[in-house]
Amino acid sequence: MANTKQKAVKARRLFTDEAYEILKRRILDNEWPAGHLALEQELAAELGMSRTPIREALIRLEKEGLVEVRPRHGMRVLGISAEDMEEIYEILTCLESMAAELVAKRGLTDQQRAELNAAVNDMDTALAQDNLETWAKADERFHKLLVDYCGNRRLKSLVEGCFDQAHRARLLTLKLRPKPTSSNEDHRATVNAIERRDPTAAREIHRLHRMRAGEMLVEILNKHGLSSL
Amino acid sequence: MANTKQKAVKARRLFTDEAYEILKRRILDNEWPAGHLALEQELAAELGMSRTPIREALIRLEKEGLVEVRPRHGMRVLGISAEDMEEIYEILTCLESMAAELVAKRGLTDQQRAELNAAVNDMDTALAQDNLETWAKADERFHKLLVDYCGNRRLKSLVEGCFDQAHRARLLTLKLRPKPTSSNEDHRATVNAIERRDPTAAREIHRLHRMRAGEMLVEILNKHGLSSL
DNA sequence: TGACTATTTAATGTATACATTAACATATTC
DNA sequence: GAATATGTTAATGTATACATTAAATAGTCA
Repeated sequence: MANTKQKAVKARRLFTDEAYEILKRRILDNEWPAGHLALEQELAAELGMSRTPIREALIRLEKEGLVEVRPRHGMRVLGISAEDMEEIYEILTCLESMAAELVAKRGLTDQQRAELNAAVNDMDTALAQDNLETWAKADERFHKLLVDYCGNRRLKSLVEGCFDQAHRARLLTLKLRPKPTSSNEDHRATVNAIERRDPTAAREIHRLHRMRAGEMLVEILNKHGLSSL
Repeated sequence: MANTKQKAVKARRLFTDEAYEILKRRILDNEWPAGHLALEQELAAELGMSRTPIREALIRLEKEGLVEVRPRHGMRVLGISAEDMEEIYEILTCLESMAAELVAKRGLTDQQRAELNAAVNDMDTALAQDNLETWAKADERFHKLLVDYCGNRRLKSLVEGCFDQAHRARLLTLKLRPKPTSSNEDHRATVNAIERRDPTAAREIHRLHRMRAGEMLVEILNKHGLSSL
């Protein structure tokens, strides 16, 4: 049997990676809400693998701040308190405004400019149609593009980590917040500053944008007593 | 091996944590330079434990960007290129200047002000005595205090992660860089801005300080062709 | 010789075994 | 009945076993 030709097996940490992806997905999609508990053995049985890859996946998720591994009670999905949100937005504020500055410094390719503008336009049309879900997706796309184009891979990865942590809280506050009209204007202004190669303006505009967004979200969380979601 | 009547054990991830600490120490202290290779089995034998805790420690170190786990060649200590240093300093620039802003906003306790000033004073005396080692330690202490006092634990942890990654490169460039006179002045100015509760000034002063420091280090690395150390 | 294949080696990813011990339940004492 | 002591359970941390497969080596034929 000609099995020596090309087996096409290349993945190495197949199960560990799979467990990591599945668990992360469940957390981000809110399938497992904050506080959800799960035992290593349960997970292993459910995912059809042994405890070893589960443990390794949990270590990674713990490092990302998504779960907490408690000595005898298994893993617990971490919640986001108003204070957590404040911390996260302070970090996003400075990292993303640095990203905006860097993008303005290095300039955009035509392709990149098109994508950025497309994201802002999508935000506008979504807002005009009162479609908050779509708006949120376009907004997230904009922020991701920004850190993508800044050229600093570490920064990108840190920002994405923050995004993941704040993701569920953002989803939940989406309906509670006022119409994000000014967000769209802010983003246009940022793109504008980037296009005219003004790093300082890009940084400052985006910094103020993120600061306001963060303060608003924290206020909402506090007002609704969403201490840990 | 480990069943020979050990002391009353109470910690839970004793070996994993121990392996993590030991390996991290070796990397930070440059006992293992960039590029150093080690096999899981070797490490297990050397540290007197099985491969399991070693693996778990390596996963953590990999997430911190200190090592790379390569499919068949064991773990490899990651080096820092000039580009890496640039990325790290861009991140430090914005995170730390945010920290300075936050500290200025919330103000210092007497104790905190004393500690910050002590760090700057130590930097001055070390510089007067041409003791770069001591200067570097005081400088690091200053930066650590800043993120410590800002009240944002996530920010603190991210900054410390950057510090760890850049640590060896900083050690090496310490003798190659010009006398860090302006660093001390910058720090005094930052403390000053914090003491008079001027968040914007604190942020901007510290931002420029970090930016310059980063640019200088990158230049040194490039000039000396230290592509990966 | 040199490219190409078969064979061996060894490091890994995963599964499983096992001793430990925190958490819970039950029993005991006053 | 409350508090403490004792026993039981079960989840974990670690060790070990094992199958897989990338890399190294030897072997084969042009």
